[in-house]
Parts: sequence; structure tokens; C-alpha cells
Amino acid sequence: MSSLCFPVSAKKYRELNDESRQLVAQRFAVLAEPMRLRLLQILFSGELSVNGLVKLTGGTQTNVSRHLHTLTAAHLLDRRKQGSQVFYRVADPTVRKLCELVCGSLEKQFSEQADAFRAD
Amino acid sequence: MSSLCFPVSAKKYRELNDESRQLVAQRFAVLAEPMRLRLLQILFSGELSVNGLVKLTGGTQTNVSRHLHTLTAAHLLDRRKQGSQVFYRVADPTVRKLCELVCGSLEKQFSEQADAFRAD
DNA sequence: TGTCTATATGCACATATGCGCATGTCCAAC
DNA sequence: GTTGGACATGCGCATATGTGCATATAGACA
Repeated sequence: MSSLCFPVSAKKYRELNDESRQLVAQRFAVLAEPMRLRLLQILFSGELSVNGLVKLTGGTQTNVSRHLHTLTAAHLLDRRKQGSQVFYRVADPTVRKLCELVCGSLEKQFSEQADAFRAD
Repeated sequence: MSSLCFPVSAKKYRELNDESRQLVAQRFAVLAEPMRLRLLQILFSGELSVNGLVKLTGGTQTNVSRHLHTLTAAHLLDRRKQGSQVFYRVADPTVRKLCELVCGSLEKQFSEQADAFRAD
């Protein structure tokens, strides 16, 4: 399984071109929004309608809908219409891994800072 | 190894609070910038001075320096002064994993889209 | 057909952010 | 001490983006 930035050989990594780098940056940008992360977190437990997400998040219908659109356009969510309702669910399993990696990194970072204080 | 959003039990995930979510979003935001990704890519091969990075990227000294500051403030890079030069190196190994995950996801996404065209 | 609910979207506004120019700071070498 | 190189930063500007309000669209139900 190769990838745009996966190791090509043992130590050599293929470099992304400007266009690919732009796409990677856009993917990260989609995740760089607290409300979108909140929506993803909720949807990790299963699919839900827009109204359900509005109620759980406390956000406005406009805002929730727009963020869901952004996440769907990035292929991170799938859309399913049922009657007048629209159900969204996580389409890309890597999203959860990305969040876990960042959370783990932040936790480690803060732990080390706490240790540094104790060491003083 | 627990984490702010790691699985607490088999299927139950602990939810982040607003503050933690904000921090996760900020971490993603740091990565949501093509020039910063370019700098990280280069630094994956080893530490380098600001001037070295300016020459390799073709960016202005101002811009490179500012992005390096952003990455360092986020604890993704480490700074080492040697004389009048400053050398930067990757401090957080998860950054590489994050980029690889996104690249893999994008590659899969485009492959599936290509297949969909062929299927037609 | 008319009304109510669910969802999406055009518009305007406030804020955030990347960028270049000019300048400041720090260090080395003469 | 002075000069020059390496790096950082204040300022202003252009652009991008998140948000709410009002409205449009679409489907359910009487």
C-alpha cells in the first residue's frame, strides 16, 4: 500500500508536490474546527439526523447544516436522505485515528510539562 | 496508554470537553498550511537552519521564520541555536503519522473515484 | 392544495490568518 | 567598536472563514 507520502524505501520518503500538499492542508483544515470535531465525535457513535445533531450540540440549525456540508464535501461524512430528514454518518475511518493521534500527542505534551514543573 | 479521546472500554469513547476540542482543532490548524507542511516534510529528513529552509523552499525569510515559530509554539518542532544560526528539527513523531494517514486517505479516495469512472 | 417540519443557502459582518516590507535583535569576524 | 549576516517581529493589507438572520427548497400530512 503506497501513498503520496509513505516511505518509498527504508528511509526515503516521496515528497508531495504543491498540489498534493494543498489537498493535505485542506483535509487538516476541515478538522481544524471545534464544532466540526464535536459533530464527528457524536457521529463516531453512529449516524444521526441534522436535527439530532442540532439538539445534541446546542448549535444553530444553520451552522450545523453548513458544517455537515463541509465534512461531506471532504468525503469524511456520508449523507442519507430518509423522508424529509437527512442522516449523516462517518465515511472515513481514518478521521478517528487522526483525532486519537492528536489527543495522544497533546496528552503526552501536557504530561511532560507537568513533570517538568514537578522536577523543579 | 489512555488519552482524551481513546477508547475507555470496548465501544465507549470518552468525549472531549470544549476546551480540549479547541486544542485539538488548533493542532489541526497548525497542519492546515501548505508551507508548514513543506517545512515539516523537509525536516523529516533531519534538522536544518532557517536559511537552509529558505533556500530549499524558495519562500521569503520572513515567512519561513514565522511558520517555524508557529510550528515550534505548537511543540511540533524543536529549536537549537548555534552561533548566529538557528536549527529546527521535528519534535513530535506523531506529525509524520498524521500526514501519512491523510495521504493514505486521500489516495484511497481518489482511487475509488477513478474506479467509479471506470465502472461507468 | 395548504400547512408544517426538516434541511439548505444567499447575504452581510466580524474575526482570523498568511504575506511582504521594513526594521529590530543577536552574534561573529575583522 | 564597526560591519555584515542570520533570524525575529511590528505593521498594514488582502483574503478566508465561521456565524446569524432571513429565506428558499423539499417532503410529510391533513
